[in-house]
Amino acid sequence: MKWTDLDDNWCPVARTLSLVGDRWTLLILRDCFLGLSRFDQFVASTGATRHLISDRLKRLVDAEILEKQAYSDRPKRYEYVLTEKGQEFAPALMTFKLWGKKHLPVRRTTQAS
Amino acid sequence: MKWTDLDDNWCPVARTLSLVGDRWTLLILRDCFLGLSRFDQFVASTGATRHLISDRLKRLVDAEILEKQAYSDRPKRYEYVLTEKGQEFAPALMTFKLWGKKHLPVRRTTQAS
DNA sequence: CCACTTAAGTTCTTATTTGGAACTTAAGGC
DNA sequence: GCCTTAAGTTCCAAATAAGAACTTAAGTGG
Repeated sequence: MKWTDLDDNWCPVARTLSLVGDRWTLLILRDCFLGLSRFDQFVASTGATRHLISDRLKRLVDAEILEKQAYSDRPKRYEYVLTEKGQEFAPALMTFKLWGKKHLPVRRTTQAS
Repeated sequence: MKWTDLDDNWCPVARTLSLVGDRWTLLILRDCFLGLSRFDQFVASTGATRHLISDRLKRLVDAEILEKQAYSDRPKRYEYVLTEKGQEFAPALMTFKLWGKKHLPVRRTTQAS
């Protein structure tokens, strides 16, 4: 099944997943909420390949969740910022954060026991 | 990057994504909240391949988000039910549902205009 | 008794996606 | 000139997923 096959699914959860149901897409959005906006920042922060970041940013811009804005003209440089539609995705990431904090505590090897 | 590479990430969102950051996993969870519990129901409802469903169910059981329960002894048949930990994922799907209903309305070709 | 059906997977081969590193373009700085 | 930064793109190998058939263990009907 392809990315877009859930586009017109009857279920709003499925339709949402057709856009953001992917670990990298969601990590990029997390980064946006943390204030990151540039290509290389997303690469560094997520650990995904440049190829993946490029692809996911395109999808997010197509979906009008992010907007590509020039922050320099010469050379042309762009950054990615959340649209209103993107901003409204915040509650979803908040639920992920709360669930993760509660159910997936980090186990550090250097942790004091 | 592999599925588990986000396991011990500092960010609780990333750790959560290491378990459920996948369109099929989230669709299976949606189905669980809708009351489905059997292998073939997940296959039919999500449209994913049997292979994928098999794999994702294993991960969800490993993560103790779902529990495998026998509902028939001869032949041995199992169903998958949400654990408490899984139940607590409900708010996340609710935010997806609300966001999808608001921002991704279905465009039916047979829609009256 | 034998073939058909159901449920839950597994296996196989092919196609698609991803990973990783190098390359490109367009400056600016030393 | 040469090095650096930023934002991508390109290439090939490796990992994942798709799709269909097969398996196991009954139960059902003729």
